[in-house]
Amino acid sequence: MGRAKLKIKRIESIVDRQVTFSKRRNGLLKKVYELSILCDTDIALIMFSPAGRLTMFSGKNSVEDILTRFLSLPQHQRGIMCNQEFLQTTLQKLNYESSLASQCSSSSSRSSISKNIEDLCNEIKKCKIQLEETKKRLRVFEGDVSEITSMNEVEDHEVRLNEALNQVIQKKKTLEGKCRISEVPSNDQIVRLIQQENFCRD
Amino acid sequence: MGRAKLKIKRIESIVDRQVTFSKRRNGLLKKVYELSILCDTDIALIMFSPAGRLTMFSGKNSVEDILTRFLSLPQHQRGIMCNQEFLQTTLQKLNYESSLASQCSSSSSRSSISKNIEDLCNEIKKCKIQLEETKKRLRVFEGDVSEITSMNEVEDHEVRLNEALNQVIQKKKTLEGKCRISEVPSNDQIVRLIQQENFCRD
DNA sequence: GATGCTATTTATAATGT
DNA sequence: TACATTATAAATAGCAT
Repeated sequence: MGRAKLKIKRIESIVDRQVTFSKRRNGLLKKVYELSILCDTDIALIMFSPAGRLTMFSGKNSVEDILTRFLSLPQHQRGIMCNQEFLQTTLQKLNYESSLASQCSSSSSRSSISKNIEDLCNEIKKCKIQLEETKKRLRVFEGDVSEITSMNEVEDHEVRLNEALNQVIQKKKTLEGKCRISEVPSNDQIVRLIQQENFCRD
Repeated sequence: MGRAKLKIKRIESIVDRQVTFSKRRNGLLKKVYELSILCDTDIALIMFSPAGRLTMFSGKNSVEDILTRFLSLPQHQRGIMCNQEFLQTTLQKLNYESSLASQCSSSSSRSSISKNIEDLCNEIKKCKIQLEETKKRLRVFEGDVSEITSMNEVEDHEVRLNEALNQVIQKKKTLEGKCRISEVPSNDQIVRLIQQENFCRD
């Protein structure tokens, strides 16, 4: 892409590297965003610029939420994590700190306390709205039909339920047949596939 | 990109969604890989497919190293750097205009403030736990079957989905009666019935 | 360093097999 | 059903500000 084809190897010039990083980072963020919306998927992206600056992205769920989901997977699905316990502890601590500890002990001025409280209240509000939306969506799947009023809605729900049911039936068949565990492709595999320009398929 | 311009919104068809996910995931992995080489940077990407399958990628350092680096940053840095300029949703706006905020700024003594903060934090924690549980239940209904591991669970979900589907179909009939539209069984329904019959014969 | 501008390369939506 | 092809949209390398 661009005036000339670029070899994929470390860019030696610091300036060029920084420029390329800045441009490609934006492109990458856009693509991650698009994928998360198009496919309604949990994606988390964490990157450090050559200068060590952090950029992170996640879709509708927070990076912490996705990391939590990631870390709570059975180990064989996630691959080998050497310092899993450290991460899990840290993440728990983080979730706790982000709400309780740091807020309570480090504030020194009235305004920063107010600001903290405001942040917390916003977080609660956000959480509750999210919870209510999630519950509402769940209700339909659990047979509560009272909030449906139009033909479009019923049909939409019918389609979704059928899709979900098909998935579950597929899963049942899988479980009944051989109990094969889906392998998670490793980094090395991914890199190899990318270099071969023959990528893995889902 | 492609024959036609695509609107960035959730793809409703489960098949199309899966296909798009698969293609775009490969594109994304390639771009992440290239950026990590070109700019010699730490990048971690974690994503869950619509079916709940995990894909993760990182450059020269492992995902857990990058997560460790990420989690060991001071919280304010993580917060400030958060790059979600693509996600200016109405929900976030709602949160900002939240009326709760005003309720939060009236305490006067230090200890009562601390108490309030603690309460708020506990509420957030409770909310988040509840939210995570609800999301988990919802995931199954939305076709992510990855967290089901036992036969009992699949069968339980199958029963629940069938019940919900019957409710929805009943509701549809009611609405159809009101609208005087004659009923035609959907393709999905027919497919499902066939699959169930085949299934029962075993 | 960031931004804007093309000429090109690259990614991919729709289609074909 | 899944994989290959193609026409088109999108990203971006090299330059110029």
